[in-house]
Amino acid sequence: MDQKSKVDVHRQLAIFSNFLRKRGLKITNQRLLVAEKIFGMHNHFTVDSLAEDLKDRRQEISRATIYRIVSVMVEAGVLTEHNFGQNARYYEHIPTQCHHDHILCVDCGRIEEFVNDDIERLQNKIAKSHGFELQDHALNLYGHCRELKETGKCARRNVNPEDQIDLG
Amino acid sequence: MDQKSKVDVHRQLAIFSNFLRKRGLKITNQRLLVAEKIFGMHNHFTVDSLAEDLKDRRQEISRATIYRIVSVMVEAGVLTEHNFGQNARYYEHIPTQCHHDHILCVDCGRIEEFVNDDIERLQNKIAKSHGFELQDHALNLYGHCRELKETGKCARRNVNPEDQIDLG
DNA sequence: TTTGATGCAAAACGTTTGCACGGCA
DNA sequence: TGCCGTGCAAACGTTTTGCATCAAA
Repeated sequence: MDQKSKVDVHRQLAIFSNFLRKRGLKITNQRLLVAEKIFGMHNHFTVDSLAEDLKDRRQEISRATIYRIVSVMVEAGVLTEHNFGQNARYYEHIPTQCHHDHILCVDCGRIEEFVNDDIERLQNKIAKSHGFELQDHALNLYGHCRELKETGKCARRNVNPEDQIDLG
Repeated sequence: MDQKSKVDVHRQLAIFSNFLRKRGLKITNQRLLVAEKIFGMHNHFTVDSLAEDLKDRRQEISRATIYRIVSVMVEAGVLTEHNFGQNARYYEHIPTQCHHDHILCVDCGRIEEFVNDDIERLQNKIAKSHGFELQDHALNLYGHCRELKETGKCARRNVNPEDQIDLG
């Protein structure tokens, strides 16, 4: 991690700690460790993969606790939850980019991000025309990325299945 | 159900039966009952709510079987699966409208449908720019519908929880 | 000291599966 | 008759929860 990232992580930890304090929640070792790990990541993860990543710590953190911490972080607004169509929920650390949507490869599980202001505007228009006050949205595109077509194979089979998307 | 709908249901049953025959799958009572029920519905449902709806039949159909039939119907292309962000998968009978997206009320669970060609076009453009060959997409808008604001209350609390969306 | 957080194990939930039986082709 | 579909119950994977213990405030 470069110097700038470290500073970012600390700033985000401070924001999260503040949230905990304001809500009368305790600032525990587990909460700080989980939050630090997440703030240092810039990819999508599941509770399961996060638990694996946290195994290198001196004392392992239980899954029940990770589930509880993750949901506090979602409430705090520093984490978003995604339903990409599989069994497990995916999470993503927010600060990377304020808002974006996802495009997923059905072959290799690759997840890329995009922003499109025109679509955002159209969504607002549609909501209004249905008499809805828009709160949130999820836009996921599913397709085949270049890799399989160009190289004849892709990551799907060679990678730890826990790190990937299975769109079956 | 009006006369036209009944004809539609029969036409769709014929299409589904054809699919079964072509694939060497058997045309069983359970498959016909489940398909008929689904073809007669024009809303979104879960396997659970479907099982409840089928309880008024002479002999109840087991959930395992319903799961199996539903997945055959998805393969047959007469049913689509949605992930609206809750635990259970939602299904929807296709013929209603060829393709559409959804807008969901976070208060009462109402689900409305929309189509927007501009968004479809933009999605294709985005996929292309990422080097993806677009296969499918999911666009869900979440917001507050008029009901709660205008009447001060909404369906959420008065309805069988199994029939609704819980975006909690 | 008080209260909330943690870890464990068990429960809960939606979904899938192995197997013996039954019904379609 | 042969083989696939069904129903049951058990297994499954993810998530939640009850409870005793532990640690932050």
